[in-house]
Amino acid sequence: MEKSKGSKSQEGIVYERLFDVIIEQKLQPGARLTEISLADIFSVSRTVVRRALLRLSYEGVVDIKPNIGAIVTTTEPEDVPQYFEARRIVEGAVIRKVAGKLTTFQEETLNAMVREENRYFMSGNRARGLRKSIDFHFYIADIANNKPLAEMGKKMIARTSLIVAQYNLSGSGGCACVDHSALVDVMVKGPGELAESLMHEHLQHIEDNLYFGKQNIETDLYRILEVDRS
Amino acid sequence: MEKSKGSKSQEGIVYERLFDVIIEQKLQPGARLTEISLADIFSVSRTVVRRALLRLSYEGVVDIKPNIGAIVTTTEPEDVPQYFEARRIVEGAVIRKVAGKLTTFQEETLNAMVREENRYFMSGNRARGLRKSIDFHFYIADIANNKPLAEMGKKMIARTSLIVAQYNLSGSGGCACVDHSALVDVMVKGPGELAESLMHEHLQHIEDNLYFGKQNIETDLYRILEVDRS
DNA sequence: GATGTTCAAATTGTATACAATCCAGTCAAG
DNA sequence: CTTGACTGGATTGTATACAATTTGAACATC
Repeated sequence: MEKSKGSKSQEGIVYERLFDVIIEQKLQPGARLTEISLADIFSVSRTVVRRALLRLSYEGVVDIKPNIGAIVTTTEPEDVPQYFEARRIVEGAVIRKVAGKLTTFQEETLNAMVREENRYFMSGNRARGLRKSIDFHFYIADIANNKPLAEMGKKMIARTSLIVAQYNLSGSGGCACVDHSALVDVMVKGPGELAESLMHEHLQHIEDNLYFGKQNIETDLYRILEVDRS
Repeated sequence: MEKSKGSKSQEGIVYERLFDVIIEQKLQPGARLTEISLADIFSVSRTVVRRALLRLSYEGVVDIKPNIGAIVTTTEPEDVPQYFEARRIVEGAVIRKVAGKLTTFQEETLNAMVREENRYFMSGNRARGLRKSIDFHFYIADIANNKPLAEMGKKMIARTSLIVAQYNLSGSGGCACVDHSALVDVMVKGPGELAESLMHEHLQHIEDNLYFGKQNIETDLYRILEVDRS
């Protein structure tokens, strides 16, 4: 989850690129990730790809089955509530901790993020909007000033985003911008308890909007990964 | 953290053995874990050892520095509060969730664990007592019926236990058995809020008993790992 | 004596060869 | 037509060789 760290290493490049692509829903849950293809695409050895996949599997966004291979994590409908509950607990604690204690810089940063997210969605760039929406939550986790808590938060944010990718067909990607705006407000003013309950509502809202129908998953691994990061 | 899974694989064996040894404080924080030595001891290739170490590093009990190697995780004194805070949040949520909902089987299991733990400490078997004390907390995490939450809980339990190993010289290993007994009581009777605050107190008590002095760390890797598991 | 430099040993990082396993398509039997 | 076994191709699992890096000690220099 520590994106900045190890960015230069080969493994880090593969990891980040895959993480982004998955988070931006360019690779749907269930998409197969074969080691050779990835080694080919990134021009590294299987060893490096393997480590990157392993790391992604610890983050929960990739599922590795022995002798079968790696796929983007899929979630059974009956397991969905667990992940949202866990996220509510962690992210609720996070926002309760930071509410009323924002620096002006942090406040402005958050507002800028909301605006940027909004702009992307308005202009139809769903992938980027999604990314910003997740970064918004990531940023909140970071300012809680508790490394393990932030790590857990990011992990659950990523995991539930993956669930949204699998079960939410509407374009919003789960997060309503107006919600984010309100979250910033209450984070600035406090109190923590109110911020927490608003976050709970926000996440509950996302969960309630999931649609558990069937949908086809398809992927052109080479095409998706070879294009530059716009 | 899923000990049952992958127990048969070579990697699983190395992982579990190392995890146990670290948790039972037979390997102090800071102890070096060189790949070749471990490959030698377990009669597997470096590849397998590497994966096991990688997994342990994701769990937070081992720290891998690039081009340097792996050591049992050490924690700076100023970072200690973070980990305990994170553990209180997660384990508090866990116990609040299970309080008042125990099956009689679970209740009896927990009571048996407390007795067993007590017996080990009384008979002077500190390592086993420690193990049971941690297993007690692990078990609570499991019955919360939320996989990601249990995983986070176990991770923080292991991590703080490592901190205790580093900074607590008293024999208790941090957990007082009487505390555990009281925890079972409140888990049986509820309500969740009371159970949570008791857990908070319990963990606060452990944290308050840490001693941040200096102490020498030493290890005989071969000796510690080659002896059978009593 | 303190400090800086060089070099060798040890250790980790990476790539690749080979073994083990799984999967899909073929074909034959019922 | 369905079912079952079999085989070839593809993919992952493991071991190992070699490259890159770090560390520590010996030595020279100030």
